[in-house]
Amino acid sequence: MSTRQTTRRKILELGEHLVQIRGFNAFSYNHISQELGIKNAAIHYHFPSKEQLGLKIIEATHDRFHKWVNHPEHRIMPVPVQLDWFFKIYQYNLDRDNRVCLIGSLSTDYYTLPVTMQAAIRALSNDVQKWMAQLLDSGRQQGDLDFKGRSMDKAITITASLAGSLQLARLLGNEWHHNIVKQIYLDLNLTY
Amino acid sequence: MSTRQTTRRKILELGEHLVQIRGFNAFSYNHISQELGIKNAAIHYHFPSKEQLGLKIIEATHDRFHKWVNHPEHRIMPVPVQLDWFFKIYQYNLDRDNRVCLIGSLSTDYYTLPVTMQAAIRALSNDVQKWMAQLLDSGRQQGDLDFKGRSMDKAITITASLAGSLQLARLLGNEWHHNIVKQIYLDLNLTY
DNA sequence: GTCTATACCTTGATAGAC
DNA sequence: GTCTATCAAGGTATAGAC
Repeated sequence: MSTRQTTRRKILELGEHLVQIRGFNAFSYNHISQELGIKNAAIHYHFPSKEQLGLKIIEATHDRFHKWVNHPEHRIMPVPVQLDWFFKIYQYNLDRDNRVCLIGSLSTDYYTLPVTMQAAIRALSNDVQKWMAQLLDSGRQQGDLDFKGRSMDKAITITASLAGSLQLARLLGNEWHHNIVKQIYLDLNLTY
Repeated sequence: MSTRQTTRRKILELGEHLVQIRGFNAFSYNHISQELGIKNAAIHYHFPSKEQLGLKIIEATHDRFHKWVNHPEHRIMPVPVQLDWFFKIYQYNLDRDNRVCLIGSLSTDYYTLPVTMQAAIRALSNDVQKWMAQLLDSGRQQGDLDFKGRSMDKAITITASLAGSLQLARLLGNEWHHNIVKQIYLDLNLTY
C-alpha cells in the first residue's frame, strides 16, 4: 500500500474520531497534524478543504454500514442477532473514549455545516432508519420480538434513544448506556 | 427595569438560542453583537468571558426547570399532565427554528467545554433524570401508565429518546418528532 | 507527498475614552 | 453601560521548493 493511501486513511480515521469526540467545528487541522506528525499542508494535499474531509468521513461510515447490512451472510441472520450487532456499534463507540455516534454529533452542528455535508448525513440517517424499520417489522412478524405501533416509528424511537444514550452517558456515567440498552430490549419483549 | 438588566437578559436569551441552534463552539460574540446592535465590548461588560456566558445560560435553564417542577400548583397535577408539560418543552424547541435541547447540544461538545460548564450541565441533567424517574414511578404506582423494568432506566431512556428526537428531526423532518412522541406514549400505555 | 512560508480571516478579550 | 481601537492566538487555505 502506497504512503498516500496510509496517510490518507490515517487522516480519515483520526478525523472521524475527532468529529465524534469534539464535534466538526471544534477540531482543527492542528489536531490532526500534531497527532500524525505531519504538517498542515499535507492534510490539504489529501483533502483540499475541511468540507471535503467531512464529506469523506460521512461517506466512510455510510460505506461500512451499507456493506454490513447488505452482506449475504448477515442478511440471513436471525433478527435478534442483527439487532445485537447494531447495538454493538454504539457500545463500541462508548468504549473508544466516549464517542457519540456520527449522526448525533453532526446533527447538533447541522446548521453550521456545508450543504454537501448536510445532504450526506441525511442520506446516512435515512438508510439507517429504513434498515431498522424493516428489521423490526420482520422480527415482529416472525415472533422474535414485540411492540406496539408502526415499525418505522419504533425504529426511529430506538435510534433516537441510542444517539441520546451516548450523549447522556458522558454526563451521567457509562453504566447508563448499558441500562438504556437493557430498557430497549425490555420494551421489545426481548431477552437481553 | 434598568438598561443593564434588559441588555443582559437579551444577551442571555440570544446566547441560549445560539447554543441550541449552532452549538457552543460555533457561535461567536459577533453573532450576538450584530443581532442586538451592540458592540463586542458591551457583551464582555455583562459576561467577562464566554465561559461565564455559557455558565449563566445553563443556570437559567436549570432555574426555569427547578421553579416549574417545584411549583406547588404543578407538583399536585396528575402524572400524565406533568408528563405532557415536559414533552411540550421539546415541542417548543422544535417550533423555534429546530432548536435541539440544551443538554443534547452541550453533551456533543462536552469534551471541549470548560470544566465549570461541564459540571453545570451534569447537574442539570441529573436533576431532570431524577425528576422524571420519580414521576414515572408515581404514575406506575397510581396506575396512570405502565412499563417494565426500573423507573430510573425508563426515565433516562425517554429523555435520551427526546434529545435524539430533536436532532433526528433536523435530518428526517419535524413530523418524526411527533411520531417518536406518539411511540413513547404507546410504550407507556398512555393515550396520546 | 510532504515541506516551509505565508496570506488572510475570525475569534475572545482588554484598555481607556465618553 | 457602551463605545473605539487594538491585540494575540488560532483557524483554513495556498504557493512553490524539494
